[in-house]
Amino acid sequence: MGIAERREREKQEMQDLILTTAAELFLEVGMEKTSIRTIAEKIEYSPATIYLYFKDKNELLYAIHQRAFQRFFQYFQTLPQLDDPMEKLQQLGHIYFKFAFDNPAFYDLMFILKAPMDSDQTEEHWEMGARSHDVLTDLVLECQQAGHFQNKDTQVLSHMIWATVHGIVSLKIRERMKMYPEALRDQMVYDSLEMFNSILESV
Amino acid sequence: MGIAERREREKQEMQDLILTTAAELFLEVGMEKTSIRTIAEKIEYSPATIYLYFKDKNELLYAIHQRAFQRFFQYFQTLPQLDDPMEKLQQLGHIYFKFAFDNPAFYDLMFILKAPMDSDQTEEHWEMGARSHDVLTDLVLECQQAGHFQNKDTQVLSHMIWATVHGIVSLKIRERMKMYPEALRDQMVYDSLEMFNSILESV
Amino acid sequence: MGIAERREREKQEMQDLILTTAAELFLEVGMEKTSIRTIAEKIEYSPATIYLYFKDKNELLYAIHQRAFQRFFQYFQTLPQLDDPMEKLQQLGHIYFKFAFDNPAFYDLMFILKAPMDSDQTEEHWEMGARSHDVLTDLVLECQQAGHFQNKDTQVLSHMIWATVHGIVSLKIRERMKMYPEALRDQMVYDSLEMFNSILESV
Amino acid sequence: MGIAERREREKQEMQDLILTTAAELFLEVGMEKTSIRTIAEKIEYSPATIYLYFKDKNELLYAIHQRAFQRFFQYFQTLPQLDDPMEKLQQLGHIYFKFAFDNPAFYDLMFILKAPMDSDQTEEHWEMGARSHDVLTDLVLECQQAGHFQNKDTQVLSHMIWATVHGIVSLKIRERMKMYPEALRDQMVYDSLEMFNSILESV
DNA sequence: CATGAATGAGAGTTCATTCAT
DNA sequence: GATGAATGAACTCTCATTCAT
Repeated sequence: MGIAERREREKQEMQDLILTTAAELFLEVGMEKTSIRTIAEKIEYSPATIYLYFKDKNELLYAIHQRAFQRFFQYFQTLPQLDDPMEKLQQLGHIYFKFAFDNPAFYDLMFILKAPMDSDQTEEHWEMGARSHDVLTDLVLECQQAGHFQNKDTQVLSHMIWATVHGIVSLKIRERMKMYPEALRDQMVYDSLEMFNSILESV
Repeated sequence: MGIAERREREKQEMQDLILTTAAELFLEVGMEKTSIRTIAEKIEYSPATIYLYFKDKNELLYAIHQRAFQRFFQYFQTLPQLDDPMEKLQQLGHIYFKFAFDNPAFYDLMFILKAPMDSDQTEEHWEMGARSHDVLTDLVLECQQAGHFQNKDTQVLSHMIWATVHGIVSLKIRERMKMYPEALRDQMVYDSLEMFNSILESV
Repeated sequence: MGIAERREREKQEMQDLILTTAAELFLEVGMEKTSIRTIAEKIEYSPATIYLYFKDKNELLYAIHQRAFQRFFQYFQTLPQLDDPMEKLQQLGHIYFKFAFDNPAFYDLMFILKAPMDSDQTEEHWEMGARSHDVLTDLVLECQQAGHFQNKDTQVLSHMIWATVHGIVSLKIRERMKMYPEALRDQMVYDSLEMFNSILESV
Repeated sequence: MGIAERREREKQEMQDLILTTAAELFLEVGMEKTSIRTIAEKIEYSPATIYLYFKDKNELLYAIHQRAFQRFFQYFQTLPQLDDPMEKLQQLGHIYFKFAFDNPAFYDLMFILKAPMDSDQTEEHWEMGARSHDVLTDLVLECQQAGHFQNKDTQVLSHMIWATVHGIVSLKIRERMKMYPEALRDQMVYDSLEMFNSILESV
């Protein structure tokens, strides 16, 4: 043992490198302009090399997807066990933010990009999307059971909360905040989230 | 009025036709798959003809952009003069929605797409973005002067409001609502907006 | 008129040029090594140009096929109306030879090459193959009715005759006559046919 | 006998395995689609391994060639010693057939394929071709000395005989018998040979 | 002995763009 | 004003081949 394991690890590292680079390019220049060639160039390998690690472009796309959701769930698991569901909800928002801004390329791919993928993969994609959405819905329900958000439809409220956080994130990621001075944008994003949280608190 | 004017008018009409067709195609098959060729085919002219009216693809994109913002402002102008600024704010939200779902291809281009354009054009783009954002900020300020949203930063609040509405719209447009039954999605979008409005009301 | 017609003619000529060149390359270097690129190079155009005249490689292949059979039938139509069916049979052999050696690339494609084509096209191909084979069978039958080839199955005999002529042609075209001095090969091919004819005569 | 010999034997066995596998693939999927990779996969070795036993694809092809001719001669050696040269000639035809249909991939490579090989190898190829052709010529000469085929050029006649048998075989192998019902084709091939034999008999 | 990793060259194909007519 | 013809550059993907290990 040793050799086989090292090889396996190296292979994983290379796949990782390709995946990450691809995701970065998606974010930088957009998905359409990200080609196998440009990925290869950026990692300074030949295009053919990529095919040693991924069968075709579709499989690469799929792997990025999986990887992205995987990491997304890892972030979610850091949600602390708190007694107050409202506090938990706000923590969830912060975790969501953290994931998004730590991994903007992944976020983009998961929640913004029009994914050109095979149906099988899209389906799995949506299962994961639904699963993460359930976490939110469950939490909102908890809040309601604790007396908050009375007389509000759980689904609609959950969706609205998600939409708000997603809206803040995606305006930032897709660079629609140029009407604010650059120095202020980051802070603004967090302030927006805080303000939304404080509003929710008061409902 | 003579020949020159007629020519000018005809030229405008042709540009119009191209622009509209391009926008339709963006919506139908997506931006990446809309090529000069496909536009040309749809209007039953040769690809070369398009170059008589637009210098290159970039300029065409830019023109669509302008057109999109132009229409956006037209929608805004339908905002009725109401005494209650809060009611006006909510109306603004509905108008925003109406524009977005009447013209999803335009909305996508304006607020979601990673703009594949030259810097000059992007600047003008942002001037228009800022201008429309000002409408919102002014309105929020009015609300505050009328006693609402006390102790809240106008900029941050405006941004948060925009983000929420944009979030709802873009989750729909970019098809991230598959966790809800298709039949419910449209309604959900409007319910979300309503819920957000009612929450704002109570702040 | 005039312009449109000239254009049409020019288009036909270009298609012709591509077709002929492709067929030549098939013969020279084999079908597998004939690429759109090599064809383009030989006619000194860019590869993209070929796609102006043929949708894809398959369509090009198909067109060559059609063209080849078309010409094949043209040769057949030069078969003179003779009273003696045996003489006609021998003439047919000569015409077949003439076609093959006038158009070796076409012959190769039609009767030797393993055609990598869509099924629709292959079917049509075989209909034409069958049609030309019928000409032979009919003629053999005539001969039999005139008293020749008694007690022989028409089908089998026809097939055998075809096989012989095809064998002579294909050994030549596929260069399997290197055991004979080059200077003699051409003559040998014709002598073989003559000898076969004379043998048939005596049956 | 020691280590060196065992190594040599093992090397031969491996070469054998590669050769046989390649030939199988030629037959199964055709020559163009048989790549070093597909061969490697089938024998469950890496592509690089093949290069330990053959310098390059060309050399591998050459080896298959040699092997094919070798086997061809083995078939020829089963030709029984008969007194009647005419009977021997007919037996030769049957042996040729047997070889062809037992080993269609080999036959194809030897007598149909446009050989993608270096000149040195092609030369040797033709020496073997000539050698086998001599067997036929000698036999035809014997027949003539026994009173058959009077007043016929030995070379031409031999060539014509070969061409006929080759024609029958290659129409079958290259699938140009689709005008006959599939069930009949095999029989037809043999009937054709028989008819040719019987005609020769009567000359 | 065997191979995993890597690649240059080349396959078919599409697209934005130009230009002579 | 309109376009047919042409192309360079880019795309995804495969293959024979090399080389360090």
